[in-house]
Amino acid sequence: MAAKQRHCYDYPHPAVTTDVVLFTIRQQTLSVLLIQRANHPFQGMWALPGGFLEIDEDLETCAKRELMEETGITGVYLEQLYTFGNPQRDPRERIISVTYFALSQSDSLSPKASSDAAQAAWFPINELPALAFDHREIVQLARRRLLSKLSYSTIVFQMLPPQFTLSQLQSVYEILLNENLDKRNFRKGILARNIIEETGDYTRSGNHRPAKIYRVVNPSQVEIIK
Amino acid sequence: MAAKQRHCYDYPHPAVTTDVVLFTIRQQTLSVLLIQRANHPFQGMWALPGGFLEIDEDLETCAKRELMEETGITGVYLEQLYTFGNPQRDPRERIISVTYFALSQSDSLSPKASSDAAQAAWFPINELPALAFDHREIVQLARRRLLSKLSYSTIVFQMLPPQFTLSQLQSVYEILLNENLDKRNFRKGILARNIIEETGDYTRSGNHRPAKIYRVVNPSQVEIIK
DNA sequence: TTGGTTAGTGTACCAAATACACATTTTGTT
DNA sequence: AACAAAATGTGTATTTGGTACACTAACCAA
Repeated sequence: MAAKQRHCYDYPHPAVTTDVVLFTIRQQTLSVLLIQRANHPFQGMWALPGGFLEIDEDLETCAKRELMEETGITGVYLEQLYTFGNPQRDPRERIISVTYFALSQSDSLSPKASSDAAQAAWFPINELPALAFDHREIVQLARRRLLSKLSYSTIVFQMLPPQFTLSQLQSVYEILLNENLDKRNFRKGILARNIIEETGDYTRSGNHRPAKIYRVVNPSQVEIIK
Repeated sequence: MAAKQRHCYDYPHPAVTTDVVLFTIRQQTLSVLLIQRANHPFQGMWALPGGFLEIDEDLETCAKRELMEETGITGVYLEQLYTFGNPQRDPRERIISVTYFALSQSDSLSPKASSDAAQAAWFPINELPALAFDHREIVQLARRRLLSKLSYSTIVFQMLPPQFTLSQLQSVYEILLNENLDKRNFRKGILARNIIEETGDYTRSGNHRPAKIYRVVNPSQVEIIK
């Protein structure tokens, strides 16, 4: 951390970081990935994964790299959320943070600790610990964005495996919306959108009737923004 | 421009700028405010108003200040659009640009030139000149955002004077959506939203029936984001 | 074979959006 | 004074989308 201050400019430059709000559903609860900070400031406190932008690195690449370095997680689709730049948001120096949000399947990720982060863990969105910096505000904004995108995007499928049943899909919606949905209307609505199709297979688990297995018609569209 | 390079850091820092896409409707056409660059790079080329963030300045304050300095325009409501950070987007150094978009009333603004900008002028969105940097991409993103916010926000009233007729309002919608709307359905729809009310006054112009004058019920809500 | 558990299905009702045409009020002209 | 020109203002029927609502089907275990 004690470099030689070789990087000089005519005018003062802020630092730029990226931070990632990664959501998943665990135990029927919307949860967020946090890391425990290994360094000052806010050492020991929980925070969003993220870190400083390298000078030749794309913003999104930075977000993915920091996520990988701090939690071991890769392969999630990131979407830019907002850029926070309050002059007092970091006690060290002026920092502009470009934030991203992402969704992941619940069982595909077991976050691990690393050098920059003492540990990484999932927290239910309604049981967040005190967060470093303005990260609570960032999480809340991400949550609002997630909810508002539910109705007109296909991001929800990022929280599901490639093959799923309608009951699983409905469960995700119910958890995110925090309300119960009617099964018949839900099925009618989701099928009318023509974004999923039957695989022809059935689940073979549990002491009950097997469920049809569905998949997304065009998986590449799952990432479409806006 | 030849300062003493007194601002030094352990690690390289990108520069941060803000850019503003300001829309208005002029001569029945959606138009964008551009400035002609007075300095290198892209000297003489048209670009979005914007400039470097000062070290203790809020991002939005920076955007407003640059808009004022380069075009003389004040008092518009800015909304953050997106942050662009491609490592090659500026030939001078690594620059992160936090972009904003805004709407204004057509007749309230006569942009003027200033030191940083040779001149400022409105351009119809479909007749843009070649733009500096990645500014064309920024404009297109802003346009998409504007259109998608039309249906669920009240931003459209930022393009109108405080008092207006339903015909004026419908005309703005028709220009933005680029399609003709049914007068009866438009009125029914807009009145059902309970965001505008009659003032009780009538226009007194033209050789035709006077029109009722309306206003926004709660002007402070016109700026609401989402 | 019976009970438990989850999957799967249709119709009636209500609300919102759409399609569509003519009378009203003013100004200016004859 | 009557009329033409121009833009304002208004209602109904239809279609579409969303909502409310209850029972049968398939499998497993006892």
